[in-house]
Order: sequence, then C-alpha cells, then structure tokens
Amino acid sequence: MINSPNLVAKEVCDGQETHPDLLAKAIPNLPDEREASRLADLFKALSDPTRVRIIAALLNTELCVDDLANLLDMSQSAISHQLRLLRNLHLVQFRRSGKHAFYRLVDDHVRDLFQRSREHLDC
Amino acid sequence: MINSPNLVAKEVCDGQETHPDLLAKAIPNLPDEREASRLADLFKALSDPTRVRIIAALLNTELCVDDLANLLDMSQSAISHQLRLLRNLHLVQFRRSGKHAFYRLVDDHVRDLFQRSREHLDC
DNA sequence: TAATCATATCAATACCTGCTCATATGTTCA
DNA sequence: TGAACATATGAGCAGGTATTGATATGATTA
Repeated sequence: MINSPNLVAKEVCDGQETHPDLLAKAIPNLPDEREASRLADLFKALSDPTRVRIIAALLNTELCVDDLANLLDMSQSAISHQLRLLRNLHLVQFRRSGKHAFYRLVDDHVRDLFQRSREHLDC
Repeated sequence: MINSPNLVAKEVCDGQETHPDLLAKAIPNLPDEREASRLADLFKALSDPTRVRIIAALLNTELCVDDLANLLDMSQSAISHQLRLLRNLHLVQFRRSGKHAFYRLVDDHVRDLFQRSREHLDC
C-alpha cells in the first residue's frame, strides 16, 4: 500500500498518513521480497529443535547419519530427512566414504550465527 | 540411544559403535532439550518473510500497527497476529500512546543477530 | 554374485502456521 | 454518552512440516 493511490492521496491532500517521519526511518531498511524470503529460509533451517541439535553436533566435527541418529536418539529416516533439508538450504554438505556419508557444516558463517545466537539466549 | 543398553553393549563387547572419536567431539556441544527448544523458538520468530520484514522495519524506529500494515501491504489483522507472536517470543515490545500502539525491538541483540545474518546472505 | 550395511526416498499421518473474516476491546473526541 | 478510530482476538481454512514405516538405492564384503 505504500505506493497505492489511496496513500498518495492522503499525503497530498490532507497529511493524514499516520507517521511519515517514522516511516521514513523504516523504509531504507526494508528488504525486497527475495531478500526477505532468503533470510526467512535461513532462519527456518534453524527453527526446529532436531535441526538445532544436528547443527550443534556438527559444530566441531563431521558425523555420519547413523552417528547422528544414535546421538540424538532419533530414527535414521528422520535424521536423513532433516539432513536433506539442511543440505538444500546449503547449511551442511557431506562426503562419501565407503558406506558412510559424513556430514559437516558448509562454512564458518553457520557456526558463527549459531554460536552467537546461543550466547544471546543467556540475556 | 546414547545411553541405551544396546549402545553400551556395543562399546563394551565388540567396539562396533560407528565413530566414537567423532562422537566424543560432538557430545560437548549438544544442547539439552530446553536449550534446543529455546534456540529453535528464537529462529522460528525470524523464519517467516512477513516477520523478517517487520523486524527490518523496526531496526531504526518504532512504528504503530497501522504504519506496519500500510508499509508492508498487509492487513491490520495479519500484522497484529504476527506482532503478538513476536511479543510472546520477547523480540518486540510496545508502548501505548493514545489510540496507537508503538512497537519496537526489545534490545540490540535482535538487531545484531538480524543484521549479521543479513550480511551472511551475501556470501 | 549374494548378503549385508548405510543411506535415501516415498507415502501417509498428525500437527502446526499464516492468513482472512468477523467481532471484541479499548481509546479519543464531539 | 455515542461515534469513530486503532488494535486485539477467535474461529476456520489452506498449505506446510516432522515423523514414521516400508522400500529403494548404492557401496562393501564374503
């Protein structure tokens, strides 16, 4: 509605728009649709306790699917599904070694974001 | 399963447990159930494009519900529902002033986390 | 090659989420 | 007080998500 005829009319005709000074401060920070979705997707990756635990487990080491399933006391299927999701969002990657698939975090950004958020919880 | 009889038996009897060395690195980082949930909830708050845009809009200013609804081109009801959610998760708070309710971020942690994540997107 | 192990995927289900519409609450002002 | 405005809330629906159980794929080893 920011560019709707209705709002423009208000601005031009009678100054009734609620708080133009505040809106002016807000507008420069607004992400476009694409950025908002990408940010939401990033956070969505970490918005489930199981995935949080997976990321935590991978902070300092790689692990195979079965290790994760045992460690987190979840079914192999459940872990595999969540790993695929994390893979699709480019938070984890894996290497094959014989029968095993060893998963690890893709880079330090994920680690940073996760650790920092963890610290914020204490406040 | 980490403490299940089955796993203990493996450790004691035949060393078949998949990767004890890797698991040893993972275990110290594991959050308990409560921390995992709290972290997931924090990320869940930011896991929706509408809420991302709300947080972005509030980075440098407070805004009332109607400002937000106009700015983001969403219904008053939709914004109000999302604000309640963000309120419940303690990411935003508000002050009443006459008929208006001015919402703002609760503290700099939210701002920090958001901005930092935004930067990470570029990589 | 056959049996086995590790992982991935499919289908089904139960639960959760985000929005709308209608309505309620609460504030201001005539 | 009553009308108008700003916000909050509840019910309901459509779409999304997390898990399970069964099965498929793919690598290893006997």
